[in-house]
Amino acid sequence: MGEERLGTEVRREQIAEAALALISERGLGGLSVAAVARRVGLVPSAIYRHFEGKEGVVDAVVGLIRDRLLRNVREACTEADDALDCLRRILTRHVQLIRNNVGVPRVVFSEELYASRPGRKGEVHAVVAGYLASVAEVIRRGQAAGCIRPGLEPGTLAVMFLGLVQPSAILWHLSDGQFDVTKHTQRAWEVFRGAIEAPGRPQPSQRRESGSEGEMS
Amino acid sequence: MGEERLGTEVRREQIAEAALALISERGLGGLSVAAVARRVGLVPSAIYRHFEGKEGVVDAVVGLIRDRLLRNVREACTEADDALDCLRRILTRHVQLIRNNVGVPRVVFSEELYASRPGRKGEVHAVVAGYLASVAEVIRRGQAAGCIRPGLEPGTLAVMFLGLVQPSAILWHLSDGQFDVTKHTQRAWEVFRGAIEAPGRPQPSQRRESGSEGEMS
DNA sequence: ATCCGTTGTGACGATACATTCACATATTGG
DNA sequence: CCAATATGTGAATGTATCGTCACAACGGAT
Repeated sequence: MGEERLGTEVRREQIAEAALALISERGLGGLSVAAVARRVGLVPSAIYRHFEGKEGVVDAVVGLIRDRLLRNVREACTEADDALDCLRRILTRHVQLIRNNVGVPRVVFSEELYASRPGRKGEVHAVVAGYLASVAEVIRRGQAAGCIRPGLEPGTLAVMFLGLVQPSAILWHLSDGQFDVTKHTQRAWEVFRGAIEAPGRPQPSQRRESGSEGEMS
Repeated sequence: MGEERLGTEVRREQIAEAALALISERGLGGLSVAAVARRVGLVPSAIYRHFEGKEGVVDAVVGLIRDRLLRNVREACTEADDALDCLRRILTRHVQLIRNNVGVPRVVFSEELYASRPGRKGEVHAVVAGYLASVAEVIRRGQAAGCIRPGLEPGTLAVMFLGLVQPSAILWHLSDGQFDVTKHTQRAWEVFRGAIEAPGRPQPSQRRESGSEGEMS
């Protein structure tokens, strides 16, 4: 059809992204080499020029997810010095990521992807653990700087932080976009911040550009 | 094989439970009528004596999930008067439910189940919304009783409450049971409680049997 | 210009699965 | 006891999908 010849590196990226998009739109069951091929404008057998097979494609999807998750944290951290500000930015990005790719939680929760290739579960676990470790590191930094209450396990807070996004994602997905993720995230963040912010000490750094600063009813 | 003749009501229950268990163990892709049949000790075609087809089985699974979720809230609420105590109990039960049935979040997040039968998404949404409404009602009750801070949207808190469980479930699942869900839930609950508990007023009801009461490092 | 590796195509086989049907056997009511 | 119904079985059909293979066309290196 298109028969537009491209390098295998480009194709591999296209294929991985197409696969993640398909998982997001139709679920894991909608991920077939045929569907992936159609989405990239190829014929099914052409996929095997760039990947060993379906498993290889899935591996690439996992890699894609890892890259995007970690990029979020990295970029958010370079944008802000204050730990709380940094967390806030990670949160926003994370919500955006999940909104655009419901496939991410689906891959993480999946078992069929793990059953077909042992070891993959460990890889995904490492991805999530790495993400949590980064968040925990930000929190630790905040505690050292005095803007986050000490005496709270950074690991626990990191997991809770993750929990700020997940249910929103579910509701947004189930309600076909009706649920206002942005508004909920703002409110939930305020509550969470209230729980972890160091008391008394209105943190030394400037609070610019934060948006909703007041209480919300 | 077994050829043990049973009433269709019993079979329907057995089949629904087998299906949910299969989803929990092998993912949605592992849900085939053949697998379900094998697990109940039947031959594939026998399933059609009790259900219209695979879709019917999935419907029964959704019903099963709804029943179990709502039963949790109902039972927890009859066990405690204090709203916070009640929430605590719902949390514990919910964690237990997810631990025993990873299939629950998987069904909720799935899209393939929704694509195959339009309307199912709405049903699942209603289930989750109903669950959240129940939790929000408990929170509202707590606010009226003065043990939960007013000025916090009950709906927001209910969604956050759901977020206390979800990431734990993921980690527990990914780590093959290494992650200590119970411990994390306790700690997360303490943080959450600190965020929503009415200040100053050490709530009127007695705080018996609560476990870790003090700070945690 | 030509040769060879790379990328893409179409046909094909193998496997798994959902569903149907004809048949067998247990249970129950008359 | 007998018929009717409910439940279970095994074979068979149709479809979707993964993967392979032989062949074609494009592109760069010699």
